[in-house]
Amino acid sequence: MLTERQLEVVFSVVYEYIRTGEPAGSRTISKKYLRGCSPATIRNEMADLEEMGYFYQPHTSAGRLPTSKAYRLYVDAIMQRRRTAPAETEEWRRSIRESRQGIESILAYISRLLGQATNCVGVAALSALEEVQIQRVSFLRLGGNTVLLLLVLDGGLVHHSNISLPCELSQDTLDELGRRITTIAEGHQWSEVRDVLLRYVFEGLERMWDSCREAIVQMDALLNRRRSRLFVGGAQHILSLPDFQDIGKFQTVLSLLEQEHALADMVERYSVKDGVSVTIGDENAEAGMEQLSLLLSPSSGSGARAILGLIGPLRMDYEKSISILEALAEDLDDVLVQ
Amino acid sequence: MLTERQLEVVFSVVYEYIRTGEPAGSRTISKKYLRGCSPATIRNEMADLEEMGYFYQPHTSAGRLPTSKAYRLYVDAIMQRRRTAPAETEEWRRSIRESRQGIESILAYISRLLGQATNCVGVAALSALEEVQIQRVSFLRLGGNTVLLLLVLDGGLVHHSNISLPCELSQDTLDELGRRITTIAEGHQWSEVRDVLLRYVFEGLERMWDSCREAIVQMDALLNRRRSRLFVGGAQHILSLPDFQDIGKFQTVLSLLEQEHALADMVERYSVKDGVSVTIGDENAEAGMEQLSLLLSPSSGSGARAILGLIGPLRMDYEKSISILEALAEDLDDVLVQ
DNA sequence: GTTGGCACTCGTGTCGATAGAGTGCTAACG
DNA sequence: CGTTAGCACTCTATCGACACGAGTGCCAAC
Repeated sequence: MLTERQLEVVFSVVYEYIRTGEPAGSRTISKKYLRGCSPATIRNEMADLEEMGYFYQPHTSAGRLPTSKAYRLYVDAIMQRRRTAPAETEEWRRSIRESRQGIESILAYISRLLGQATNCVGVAALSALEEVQIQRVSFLRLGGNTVLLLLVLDGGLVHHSNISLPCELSQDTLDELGRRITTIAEGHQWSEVRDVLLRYVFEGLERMWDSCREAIVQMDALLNRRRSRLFVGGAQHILSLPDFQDIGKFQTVLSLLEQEHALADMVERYSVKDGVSVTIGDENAEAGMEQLSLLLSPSSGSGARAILGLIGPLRMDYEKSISILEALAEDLDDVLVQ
Repeated sequence: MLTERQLEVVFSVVYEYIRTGEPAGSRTISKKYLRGCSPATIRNEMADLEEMGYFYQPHTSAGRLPTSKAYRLYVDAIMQRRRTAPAETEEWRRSIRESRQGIESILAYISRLLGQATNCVGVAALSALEEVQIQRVSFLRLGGNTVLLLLVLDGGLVHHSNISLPCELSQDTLDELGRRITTIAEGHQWSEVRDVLLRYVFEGLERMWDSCREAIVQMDALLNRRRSRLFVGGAQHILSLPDFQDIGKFQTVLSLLEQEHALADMVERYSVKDGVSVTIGDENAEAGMEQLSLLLSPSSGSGARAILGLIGPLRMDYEKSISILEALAEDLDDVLVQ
């Protein structure tokens, strides 16, 4: 267990490093944060804390840098405290409401806002579509066996996908199929009606059983897939951070962001039911995330489930980032509830 | 007018610089490209050509670098020649066909392919929607005056947008409105039927005249807007080029790519009716493009009009880039025609 | 337990010398 | 008159030497 003063030293080093980006030396800490102690005292504490795994030195004659263990301590302390909402909250809320063009463009917009406000990469994931109420289902013949499946979900969320059916159906048949599915599914979640649909929809359409079944299966695939729809925004802002002046580090981030599927999986995996979750550096098992932190906050609004997140350097301003993320998640809740 | 030898010198310098990224000196040119002439002769030619604006020197004791004027000469010569299609063409065509999930995801995919194959930034724009045949129009009540406008165009292209109508309409009325518009517009281009719609659709719906009119106006806005839908892909690849090792240069490119609207406008503005257009450095009036080249190729397939493009450094491998762009534009044609 | 002093380490920035690449100019050559 | 060889000149990049400063670890004194 750490003493009170040791805690203060850890917090000071983390805070100082986050502020300046430079390794923190004993002199600085003594002068700025712990006036009661001389640099020598701090040096002793630092040596102990380094042994305990809270700090490391890039080279012998440099100050100390925090390890993930130190960041963890720091972040946990922040999470205890009450945070003040950022001043721009109202402005954001207004601009989100104004830009309301369906949830997808809202999420794209919020991911950009997140990136811009924090100088991190903003992400927004939309998932658990099978829990969203269905409003309408249509099929449109595109030619041959190819059919456009058009799904309108609660809140104006539109999904569409080209599907192939085992045999060619006329547009009239497809309309009939769409009407029947809509009648049954309207106002319900997909998970509630999937099995019903598979059993009852097709009275009078027995000849097309195979095709109808295939259509339902494809809908299921569309709605039920693990993959969330992912929006990434504001990647350019992290270039202004000194941490990414090195082109190699930035490239790591970029190639991470390119792998949309892996990223979406990670977002799903590391988010918690409610409240902000912070995953620091090597706490994250994902390759490439060793030097990055991941902040996630689910949006608990009705309708679609969304997760907002931030990806940034270990030494991001956690306090600011967390409160911005919280504020925007709340804004999103409001918009989703309508 | 340039002599035969002067042309050769210009081509050699451009080619050598594209190959190595280093300023080309008289010795190198004499030894590699113009064995018949001594370095001294080349020096004389180079001095003349510099005066004519084809070269410049970063400093007195360095070799020559090509100006846009020299690149232009080089590219024009390439465009004359017959180009061989890249070996991967068949593979690309297959993977595009396999990934067919509507034109938008195809374009996103192609933009990534472009970036990957050329180490430039790939772009793909979708425009001139008003020339695409309409397949179906639906309206869905989302609550209050807000209505989801759903437009299915030829080729499975889906567009949707939340619109606000002056007064609240029932879903039945909206269905009726959608049906009428679909009947008239189906199989026609929007530009052909817009005026007809504004005049005739509303018999029997006179009470809702204002709302119907507004709906049409909003459709018009959606289809007729100048803005193309733009896909940018593979931006991370240019980081592997020596030209963008400098973080500042890369940031220029990134901030350019962020301005989607300006970029879309530029793509529209600089593309030509058919064939590849090459805009080199300061030939492009757009701010930030001084050190970049823009290659564009329209896709002439029926249905939606698409433009594929590449943004890369001045010293990109024009020959390879042009043939890759041509090949992928052709692949896209095939897919669009179906 | 805390502190001041001191020797030691290591990275950074500066200076000067050097090597190398490339030019421009001039004079000679065919 | 065009071409070429030779030569002096310029500019950059690189390398080693060196001083400087920040920071540590350790020890002895308080």
